[in-house]
Amino acid sequence: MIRVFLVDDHKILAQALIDFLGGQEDMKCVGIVHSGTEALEVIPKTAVDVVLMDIGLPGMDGISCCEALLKINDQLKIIGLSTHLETSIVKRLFKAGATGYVSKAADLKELPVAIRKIHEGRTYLGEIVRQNYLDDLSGQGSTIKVRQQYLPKLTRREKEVLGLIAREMTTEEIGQELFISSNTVQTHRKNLISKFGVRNSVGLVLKALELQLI
Amino acid sequence: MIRVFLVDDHKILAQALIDFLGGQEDMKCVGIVHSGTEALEVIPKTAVDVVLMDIGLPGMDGISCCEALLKINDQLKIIGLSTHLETSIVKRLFKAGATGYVSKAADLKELPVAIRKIHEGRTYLGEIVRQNYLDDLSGQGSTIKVRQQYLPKLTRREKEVLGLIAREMTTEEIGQELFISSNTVQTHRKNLISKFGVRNSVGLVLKALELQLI
DNA sequence: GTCAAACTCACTGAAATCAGTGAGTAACAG
DNA sequence: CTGTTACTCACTGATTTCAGTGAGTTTGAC
Repeated sequence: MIRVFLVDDHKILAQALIDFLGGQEDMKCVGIVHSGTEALEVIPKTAVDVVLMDIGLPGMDGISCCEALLKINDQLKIIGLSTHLETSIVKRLFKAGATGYVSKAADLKELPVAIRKIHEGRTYLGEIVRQNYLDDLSGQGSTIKVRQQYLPKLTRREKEVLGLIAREMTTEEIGQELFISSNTVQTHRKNLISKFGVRNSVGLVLKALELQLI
Repeated sequence: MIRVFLVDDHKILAQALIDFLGGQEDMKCVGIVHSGTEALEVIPKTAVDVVLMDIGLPGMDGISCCEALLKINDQLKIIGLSTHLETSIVKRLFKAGATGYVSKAADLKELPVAIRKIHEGRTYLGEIVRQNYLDDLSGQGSTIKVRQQYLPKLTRREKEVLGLIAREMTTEEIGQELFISSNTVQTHRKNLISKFGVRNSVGLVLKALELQLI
């Protein structure tokens, strides 16, 4: 069950989204606020997987809010919503750490697809891909650099182990640090290597850097 | 457990740092003084791993203090703290023998990261990297020459091997790539580990990143 | 030509990693 | 209650890395 949180000042649309999400079997709306400041207050206290964030919020804008939220909890997945498609804004959005974007003009069916993809740690771009592609053709060089593009989900323990590996610690030392058997650390290491599709600890470190764990 | 010693005249900030460090499992604050002269008196008598040193101290400034401390005990690791980022000061700081720098404006989360890195004999620059980068862009030529100073010189072959290690290749594969025996690659790897003072290939990769070899 | 540095290679032995498999427990949602 | 996910642990065996030592060759500078 994916826990979705909504940040949108258009209360009517917001209500519609809640209803719509309620119709999806594998997700539910666990909360809603109507401004960025409220979001910063409520979301950190709530168990949330994915945040749907209107970019065109009054007061604090969605992008700043996005940054602030990720500073508090970098595990949060954020999808930006906006009325119109503007590549410059979307670029800023991704730079702020969001991993998905859906236009309000898009078909409502897109939304659950996007939410599921983001929740799996992937990204969702929707129409932007095409737009971006066109920009590239026109020589603008405005490719969107998406954070955590193909990086799989890691568990809490895996992240801890990964962080310690990246600090040049041996399996034995990590075990002592985390108060678990070195065998267990081995397992986590193996799973990490497998999840990332890398060949050894060196590859893991490079991934840790991508994930900004170190 | 990393033993941290604090030298800072801003008592409020100092107290905040103590509290914060107390929250870290692998480090503790073993002492604090509010001036350079006190530092020179107390630190040599105390078992300390890392010193957090405010550069803008009244009386004896942090940089002189840094030099003096290292003269007494060259095993000491020192991180400079300052309110504002001035490349000239940071340059002097590193010249005095400090191995890390953290801006007070930086996120508090940076600090434990810096402390751990320094404690492991590595260096920490934090925001300076970016600042340095910006300087480069503006063509000022005021780049900080930390790298050459604290990263040993590598031979052509060593750099090649390092680069390939950072691409997840095994010793055997590297040998094939460079048309040399794996034994030779072993030797290069060993020399690299020794030159950098790191513990394993993971450390090498981190150094390779510092050197911007990858 | 001499000297130093870099590059090359080999051997040993210990330590760590990598790969595969199996399996028990705890927490949690449906 | 049941199924899933995360976490835990163990055992085996192969491969790789790490550490120390020694030594021959090439290259380039003085």
